[in-house]
Amino acid sequence: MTSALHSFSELLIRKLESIGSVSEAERSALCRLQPTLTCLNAHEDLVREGERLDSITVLIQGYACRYKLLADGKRQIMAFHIPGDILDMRSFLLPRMDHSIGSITPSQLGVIPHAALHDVFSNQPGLAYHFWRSTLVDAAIFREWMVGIGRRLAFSRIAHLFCELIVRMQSVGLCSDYTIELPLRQSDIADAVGMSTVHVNRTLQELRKQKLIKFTRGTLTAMDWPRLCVAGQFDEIYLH
Amino acid sequence: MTSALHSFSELLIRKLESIGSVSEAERSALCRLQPTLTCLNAHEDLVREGERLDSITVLIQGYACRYKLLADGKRQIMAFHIPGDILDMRSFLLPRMDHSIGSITPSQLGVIPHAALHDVFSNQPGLAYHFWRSTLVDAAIFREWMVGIGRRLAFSRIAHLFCELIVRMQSVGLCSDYTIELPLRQSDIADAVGMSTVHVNRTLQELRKQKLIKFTRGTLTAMDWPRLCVAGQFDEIYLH
DNA sequence: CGCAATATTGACCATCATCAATTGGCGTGG
DNA sequence: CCACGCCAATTGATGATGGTCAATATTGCG
Repeated sequence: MTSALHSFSELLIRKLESIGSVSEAERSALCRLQPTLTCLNAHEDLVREGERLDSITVLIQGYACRYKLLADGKRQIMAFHIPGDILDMRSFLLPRMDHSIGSITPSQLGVIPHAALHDVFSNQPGLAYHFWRSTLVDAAIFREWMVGIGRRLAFSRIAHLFCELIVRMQSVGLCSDYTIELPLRQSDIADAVGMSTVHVNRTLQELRKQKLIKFTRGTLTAMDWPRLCVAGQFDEIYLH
Repeated sequence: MTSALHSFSELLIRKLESIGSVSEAERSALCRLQPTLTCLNAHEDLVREGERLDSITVLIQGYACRYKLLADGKRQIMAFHIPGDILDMRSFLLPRMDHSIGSITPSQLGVIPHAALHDVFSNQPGLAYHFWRSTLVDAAIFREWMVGIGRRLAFSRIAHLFCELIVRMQSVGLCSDYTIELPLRQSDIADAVGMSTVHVNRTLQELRKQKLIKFTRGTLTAMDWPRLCVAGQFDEIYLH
């Protein structure tokens, strides 16, 4: 419990610091936040479209995703989230969720009531800017996904997704040797890149055949990072 | 000039009010902002990917769009902007643009230096929340586009785009009788929905044949709004 | 009137979706 | 330890959606 609490503020600070410099006062204000810890099983929803929330959530451990369901049952995943990510900052300022958030793996979450956040922000107005900034980085990721879905071929799309996840996991220390835990089903990937599961399968085979990746049993390795980046037309500037 | 200045704060207030209630003090703080007015011809860039800015821009008149260019020359438009939209709030908190913004029609812009904005926010911290909120609505629009590009057929995608534009134009009083000025080329639409120009052309013909829209000479009319919404699977909740 | 940009059309083809069946991995209960 | 069942991955076959290329028509505009 204590170690989880420790990693909560540590993760959050690391996250905010990766996109702007956090002052000592801000840092200690963050440390005084007392999150409620929660767990989620794999494939459980944290929030559903249409709901109202009175707290924000930081992902401490595990993978989560944002998605929308269409009337015909199709799903579009719009983002994957990794430890340190703030999951529903939107709810702090807009009452009603316009999409759902669910876990992918068993996850641990830290929950902070809006009210507590308001307090921190009024004492440390600079902190609000940091959180705002993180929502802008999220938006940049959405835009980059749009480019991928709209204008890249299957091969490139999946390569790009893998590049993004590796870089983001690096930034929170969860990647070594271009290897990350990535327990996604092929259907999850399909819903993220806007393709069918079958075609994801074939494209993965092609990526493997070209010795760009290893991807089995929930572990992804970029075997040739430079060539993977080229294949995915990946340029990490957008990540901050 | 005066009338433009008038409409500047009026537009901005209307914009912010459409997503949250603006107090009297905030309103008058906004009115004291002195924007520099600028004009842009059609198809000119306001900012390019990689640039740094020291001011934000509000679109007063005309259409603009955000886009990225790929190495192979393909373009993905990620958003259209209409009068009242804040074009590059991102630059206020993140130094470097990760995409470009260009005009579509001849446009009029109001420019506010970051410094001035900082001042206003420190006097009226609530205003920062309003601007933040507007960036969150932008992100919601990105997400909805992703769903369209990833999971909807051509017909539905274009219908959805038209629905969105009509509703947004309504909210700033630029739509009557489901008719808006929309001087987009078919290739602009193609770059926005992730299709080829040829296929946009054929899909538009289909939309016309089904009596859902009229779209000629830069004017779009939804001839059967309910059916157009159904065709586009359009649910305007995400817009706020 | 004539040029340039945009829209339209036709023919052909690539990418990717769909459907259906099979295989493989893995945990559970007997 | 094996059989069963479930879920995910894989494969094959077929076809639809939408891309590409190239020619022609139309429109806007100086």
